[in-house]
Amino acid sequence: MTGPKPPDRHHHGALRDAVLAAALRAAQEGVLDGLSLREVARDLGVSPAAVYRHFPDREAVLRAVAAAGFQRLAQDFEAAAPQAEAVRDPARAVARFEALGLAYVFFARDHYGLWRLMFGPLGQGVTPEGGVSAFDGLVRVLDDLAALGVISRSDAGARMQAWAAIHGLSDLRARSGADPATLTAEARQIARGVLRGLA
Amino acid sequence: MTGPKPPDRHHHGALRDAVLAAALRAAQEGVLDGLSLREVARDLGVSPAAVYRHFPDREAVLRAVAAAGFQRLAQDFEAAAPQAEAVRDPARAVARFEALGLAYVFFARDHYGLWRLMFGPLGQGVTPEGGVSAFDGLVRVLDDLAALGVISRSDAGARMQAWAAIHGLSDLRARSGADPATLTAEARQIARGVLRGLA
DNA sequence: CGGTGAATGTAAACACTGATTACTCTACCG
DNA sequence: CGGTAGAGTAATCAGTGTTTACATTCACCG
Repeated sequence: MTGPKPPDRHHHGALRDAVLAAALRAAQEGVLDGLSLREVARDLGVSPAAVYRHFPDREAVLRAVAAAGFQRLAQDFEAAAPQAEAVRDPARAVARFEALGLAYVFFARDHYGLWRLMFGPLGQGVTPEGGVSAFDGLVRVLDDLAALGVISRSDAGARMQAWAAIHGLSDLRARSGADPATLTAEARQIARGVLRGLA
Repeated sequence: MTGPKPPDRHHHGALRDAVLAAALRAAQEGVLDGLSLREVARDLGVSPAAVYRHFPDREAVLRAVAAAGFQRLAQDFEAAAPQAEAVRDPARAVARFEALGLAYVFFARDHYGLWRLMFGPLGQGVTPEGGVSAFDGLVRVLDDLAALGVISRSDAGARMQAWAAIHGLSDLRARSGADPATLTAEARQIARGVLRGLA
């Protein structure tokens, strides 16, 4: 019912979302925080100042992009290890843990700029608005592993141990051009090492 | 023999080092890559273009700063676990490993911007010009641990496992304001977990 | 000494950027 | 209808990286 939209309307109508989408697109590549609001505005066919109707400043845009990134990561996690799935045997639980690790590493690889933004200073205090967070996925899998006796505990320390290991691998190895096969092998090895350390 | 230097000489004399020092000082705080060459030039009482006599562009300055950062990290490593020291008993070897981890985490905490620069896109391919690198320190300690039977192997995979874990902790927790006590405890726990995983 | 060339600095400009201000247009509600 | 609030614009400011043409100083050699 919106009818045909002439492309030269004064009101863009959904500038906020459009800016976010464009910034996200830019952040996926190596643009990192070199993002230019003016360039975004140009791409959207809008004046530079228009952006400031929807965001107080550049940092706010980046924070919103980081938040969107966390939502995407949570989606990837859910796809890799659906939380609704019932886990019966230890082998399956281990496989889910590895799947989470792989999802994490490849998220970093495939959206390097975005990922770096998320865990940079601007990503601090940014939580995905609603819905399940990626961290919950990790907690769930570790709880399963503990319940099945694969690891001995599933407390904050255990989570940190698992998270730090795979996060470190991501930061060290998962820059944009990384070879997928090598990355997969290394991530699997790290995941197994973590579980052994927590046994 | 240099005699008194009038402060208004045309030639600064050591601009390259001065720029590097100023940029390093800036990077130690949260300035990160928000570093402004013009501001550095202003602080040094020199024209903006003068910097370009010594560096082709801003990125080159940042790369040089990152390289200096790696040298500092190597120094911290050497201080934490001198490579010349003979290691006899396993407990001492483990302590050295933990000391390395703590040095790493606190380097990240105390020079957050610099550390982030070092492991960002610009730090790629940057190696400390001469002398021992920080990575060598890790290799040495892991070799000792393997020789003493504390861990089962000291290959590339083992190094990655150790490095990734402590690096991940640093990136996740070691931002500027982090509480030293908590950080110490977490780093120790991570280090122990890694050794258990490599046993 | 004196001069010459290379190294090192300066001033001025260009093309950008983030951000603010005053203005205009448009949609919509009573 | 009319007016008001939201959403866009044009113009502008301050600051940035970088380049160009020019000036100064240093080191060295006859």
